[in-house]
Amino acid sequence: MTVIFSKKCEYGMQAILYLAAQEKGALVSADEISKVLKIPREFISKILQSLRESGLISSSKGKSGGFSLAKAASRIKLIDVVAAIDGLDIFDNCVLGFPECSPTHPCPVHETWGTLRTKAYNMLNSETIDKLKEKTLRKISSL
Amino acid sequence: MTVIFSKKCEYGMQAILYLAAQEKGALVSADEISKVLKIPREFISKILQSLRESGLISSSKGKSGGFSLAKAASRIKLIDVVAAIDGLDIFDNCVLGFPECSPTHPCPVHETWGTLRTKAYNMLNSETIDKLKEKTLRKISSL
DNA sequence: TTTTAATCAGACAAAATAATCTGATTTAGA
DNA sequence: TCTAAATCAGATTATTTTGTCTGATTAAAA
Repeated sequence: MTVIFSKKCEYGMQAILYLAAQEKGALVSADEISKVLKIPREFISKILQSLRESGLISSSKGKSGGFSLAKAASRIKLIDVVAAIDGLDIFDNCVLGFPECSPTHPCPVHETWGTLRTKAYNMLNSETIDKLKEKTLRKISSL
Repeated sequence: MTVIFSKKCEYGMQAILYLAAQEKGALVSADEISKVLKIPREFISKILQSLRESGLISSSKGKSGGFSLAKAASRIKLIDVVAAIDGLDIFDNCVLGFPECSPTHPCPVHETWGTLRTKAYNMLNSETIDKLKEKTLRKISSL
């Protein structure tokens, strides 16, 4: 089981961090990403295509083609990837699965979870991916 | 998509909170739980069986049979249900899905997520379900 | 101009999760 | 004793998620 995001989303975040860690404007192939991040080739390929449709990355076809960020790394956050792939529902839904969990009809852990959820959101929304470049490079080099 | 736990686990937590909200020792049928909590009957039935195997609840067969907590509500926590159904892996695994995410090989959000994860664990581990009885009753009455 | 290496599109397959079905067993009460 | 209402066990089905395959298209470089 994944922690909170789908595999697609996890891999999407890894891939966009990888792109952000490259020389600016460099084209990276799905094959390279697959090998470095150890993600099934055809699977990451699909994910990259969907991130392109979402406008977060762009691609160029043909030999020596590949993917790169569609805008400056200083303008992309991890939450953008989550929004594009899994959507933001998990930041609304009840952690115990109760329907219509809200301030007026709270579940038994509503407040506690609410603050945690906000912090999780902030974690993904506060920093842009350029800020994570050094940490990303360090992590990648250990894979 | 579920927030962090599987449907089984969500339903299991709801059901055990429901049992804890009953008169002490009362027997509740799977059918009643299914109706009140709006969970498919055969599905919650299976989940209750697995919670019994885990020793959290006990059952009695035959007419007017049903389920009840296997021990005092003051000795059961939500984390027990998570451990029994989903397991505790999510409190170890990397939120970005990187392999071997650890203090020596941290992912770009390792520290931030680490503290959040601990708080999430505490949320489920700190209070016993008897403490949540009033809140549970209030929530149930709104379903 | 041909080959090669890449994205792209859509169908397909496999695995995991969620939910249902069938029928046996148990037990209280009419 | 019989019936009704419950758990129990195991198989089956459905849905979602994850992953693969096939072949078309594109464009750089030989």
